[in-house]
Amino acid sequence: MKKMAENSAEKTSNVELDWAKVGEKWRKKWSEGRIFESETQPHTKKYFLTVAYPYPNSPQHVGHGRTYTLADVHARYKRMKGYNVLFPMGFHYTGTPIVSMSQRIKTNDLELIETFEQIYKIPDEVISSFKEPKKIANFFHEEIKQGMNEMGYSIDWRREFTTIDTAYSKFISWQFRNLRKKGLIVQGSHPVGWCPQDQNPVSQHDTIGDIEPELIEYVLVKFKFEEQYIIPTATLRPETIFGVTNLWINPNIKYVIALVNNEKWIITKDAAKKLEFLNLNVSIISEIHGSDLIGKSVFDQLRKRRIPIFPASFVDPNNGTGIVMSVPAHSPYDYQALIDLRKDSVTLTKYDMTVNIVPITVIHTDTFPSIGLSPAEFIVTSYSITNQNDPKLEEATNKLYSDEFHNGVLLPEIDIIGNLSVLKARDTIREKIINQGIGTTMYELKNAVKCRCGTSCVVKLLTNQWFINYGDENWKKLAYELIKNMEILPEEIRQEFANVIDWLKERACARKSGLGTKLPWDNEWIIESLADSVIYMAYYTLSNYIRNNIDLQNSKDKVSADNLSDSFFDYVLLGKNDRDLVAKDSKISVQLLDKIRNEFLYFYPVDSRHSGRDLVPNHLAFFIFNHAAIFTKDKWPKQIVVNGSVLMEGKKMSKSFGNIIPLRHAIEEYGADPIRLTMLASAEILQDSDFSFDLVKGIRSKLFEIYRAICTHKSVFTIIHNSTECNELEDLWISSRIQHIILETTSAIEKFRIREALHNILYLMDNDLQWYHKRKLAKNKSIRNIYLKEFFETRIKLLSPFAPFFCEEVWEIMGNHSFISIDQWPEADDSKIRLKSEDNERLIQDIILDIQKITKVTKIVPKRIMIYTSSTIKCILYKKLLDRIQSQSTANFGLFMKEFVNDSEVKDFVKHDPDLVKKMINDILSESLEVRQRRMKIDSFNELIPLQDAISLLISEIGNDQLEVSILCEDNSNKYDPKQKSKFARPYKPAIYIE
RNA sequence: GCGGGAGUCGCCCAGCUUGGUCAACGGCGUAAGACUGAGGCUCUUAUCCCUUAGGGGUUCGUGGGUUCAAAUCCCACCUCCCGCACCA
Repeated sequence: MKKMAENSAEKTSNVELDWAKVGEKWRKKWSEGRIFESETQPHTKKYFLTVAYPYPNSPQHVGHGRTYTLADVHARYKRMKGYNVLFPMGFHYTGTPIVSMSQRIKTNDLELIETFEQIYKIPDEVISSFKEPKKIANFFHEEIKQGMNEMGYSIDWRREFTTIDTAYSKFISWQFRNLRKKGLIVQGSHPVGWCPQDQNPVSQHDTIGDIEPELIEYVLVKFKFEEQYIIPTATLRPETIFGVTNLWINPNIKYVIALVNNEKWIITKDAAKKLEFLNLNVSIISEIHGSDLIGKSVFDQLRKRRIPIFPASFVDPNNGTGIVMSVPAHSPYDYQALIDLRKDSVTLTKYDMTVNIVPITVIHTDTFPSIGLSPAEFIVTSYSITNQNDPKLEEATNKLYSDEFHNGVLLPEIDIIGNLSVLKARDTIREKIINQGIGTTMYELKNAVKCRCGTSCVVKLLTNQWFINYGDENWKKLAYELIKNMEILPEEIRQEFANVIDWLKERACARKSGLGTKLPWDNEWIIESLADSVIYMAYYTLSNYIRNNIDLQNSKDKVSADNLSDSFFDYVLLGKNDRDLVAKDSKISVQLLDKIRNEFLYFYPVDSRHSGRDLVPNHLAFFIFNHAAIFTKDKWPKQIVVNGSVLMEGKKMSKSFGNIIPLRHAIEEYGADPIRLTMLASAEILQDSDFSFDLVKGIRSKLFEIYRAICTHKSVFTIIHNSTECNELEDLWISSRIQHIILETTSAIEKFRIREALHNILYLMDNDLQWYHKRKLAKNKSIRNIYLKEFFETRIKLLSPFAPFFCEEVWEIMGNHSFISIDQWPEADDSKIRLKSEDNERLIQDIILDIQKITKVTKIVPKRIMIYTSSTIKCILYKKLLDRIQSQSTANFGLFMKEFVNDSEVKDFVKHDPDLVKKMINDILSESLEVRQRRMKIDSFNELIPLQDAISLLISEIGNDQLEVSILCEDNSNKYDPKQKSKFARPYKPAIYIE
């Protein structure tokens, strides 16, 4: 009678779930309970995991959430596994973008202001405060922190810091002095894209239209002009130098004569300026008009001969030196220009010239004829080009250049570089002419790039640039050793790490602007953001003991930032120096110093570092290198977990698509848990996951469904286990299933197969519950029992790292008064795993499916169903087959037959019905390895038992009250079997007769 | 150019390491039905083709090969994506 009443309650129950309220409620409780704060607990095993801290120049959007959520799930899982988990967070203020953003606010940049107003919904008065860089950082810092809390991240906030805190700067100074002592910091020069106005390097973020400045290196070939002058021409193809026939000069522009490193160069004014930025000593002496040079000749120093100067309007004063060397055999432009000039009698008369040029072929390629026409002539002809303004010239040039680059070989008769491939010849001749002083190099921007301030960018050769020398061979060896002993998840990405370590060379580590720590030995430089973020995980272990400028109260038991010195860090992080001296130096007690040192020793090394895939070639690689250099091997990180990025509704997130959704907006609208699950469930870890709000809604309603089920079955959770519980087939089965789910889900999480884990919890568990429900219902029994309780408790615990708010709430509804967040992770109970149970229920499911198939095809409305289980001999044969397949890992039918015709036990049967043997082999093969092993272990499986047990279910599933079901063994000689169906019975596949 | 990936049944995405569990998980979408005052949510069923006895046929970028057996292993080809530095 109890059952009836409860069943009706299910329908009418009207449950509600307010995601926002639930979020707020548990955030408060967690914070009051201080359950995510962790300290040294010598007798508990620790787990220290970190994620790359955020750069606070914008709010977090949905795409940022994936890595942090994954790390949080990891932290929560380990916590439930009994570890003392440390999951801290900091904020990376270092770098230039925030500074340049504030510049843009100062200059009233509308694009940026609109982004702030419309996408991020920031009030105007706040935006105007952004003229000060730190205000920007502070604002987004708080914004991001709020978002992290709203997402439910289980962070120990007491250890929070920013990278421009005094104490942090002291730590970074220590790091750098340390690296320098080890000889890993070097100085050198380096070309960069540069804004002459801002006096700063420019990168993609700093340019109008976000264009990445691309650098190219020209070779300048110096031609002598009238003894005292040099005319340098810029080329990307110095290997064609032996094919030069003339120079091109633009007659319509002015050139200058400039003293360049004590030589008198004739170049354009633009070129003179560019050379200055490349640190050449340039002073302009006078001007000279292009037309004044036409018709004269220069001396080719390499080949010791004179070549003429011809006019060409295509010569761009902005490009190179504004003077071009002409190689008509290999440049379609040069060739066509010569043709055109030859026809232009006006010009020829004007300068009193004749064009008497024969193109000189220097490179051979199979694509072009080796005799007769030069390659350029050939291609110009085959493209039917008629003049130098023909757009097809560009195409022809690309084709020729590309062919010659890949397949070209210098002709044997060419001096110095004969018979060399184009690539080799290029390097060889470059070296040669530079060494002889008849050539040099010049960097230039490949594309016209403008800084956000509006100024055209140039290439600047930075001198005295500081580098971290990741090219150091011994250091590389240590880095290899580190990753060799580190777990990398997923394993597929390991190769990529090895490659990166291999490629890395010197890397600039300081800039002249931006926020950050000054280079300790050279105050003009500020340590760059990818250099001050590589060992800070160690800093978390002591940051809560440092009294910072932001935290003046609560200063007991803390060390003042001002008193931090290298000796302090040497002692705490490396165990060097005398304890008493260091304590005295740092003006703290020995006890406090010990405490700090012990906390470092307790928590370090990092057990797991989480990051997005994009950080593999930079941050994560540097993280590895720097740990290898600074820390002893026992403090090297143990694991890296890398995840893919997030697409929004199938598209890359970008401002131009307008699909950047701030995380906090999404939480407000859908609740944190559905968003967390969506990020994690839509793809396995290394794939890009496709975030969509349809999916969020789907998952949210899935959670709600669970919630509703738990609310309606609330009374179940007060059941106390007692011996009167029923132990029917389906009870043993569901209990066994629960253990399996625990095992499988736990192992999936350990391997970071998060999608799979969620799949189990959210969907597969539902199937089990449904089946259990069906079975009980058919027997007219209630599912409200101890098994249902166990089922839901397990499910909620498994789900709790993923959907923490939801699970806390449900946990409470279940009548618990503790936090599920710090409860125990479910352990599978081996004694509850029952192999036969799984086969029982499988058999019942299969028989229903088979009957349904038959009725569907035959369109019979069954009145009577006969089910025949296999004869004993078939079961014996099945065992034998299973045994052979498992032990020999072959399924060759012929082989088995040969063996069985000599086996007295089964030979008669096998000879009589070989076809059935074949079918049985296929039956076995179509089972999973797991099932096969299970069946090997079961010694006698009586199919009659589960089938009898399920008669009520068969009747309700087939849906006919008048139905009569009989179950008989094939061996039974008195059975009713009018169509002789029983002989088709196979083990785990009974024969069926329907009428 | 160098390096790293990816192509699966409308879409997204599992499976490939260790060949048979695979007509191939799951979600979304679509269709029908149940529930509802009507919707939404939820539930059931279907979703490559054929089939009056639980079956058969053709599929996993393309073309070959190995094998009793290939989405999975080998070879070739086609297409697409990402990173290459002073930038977080």
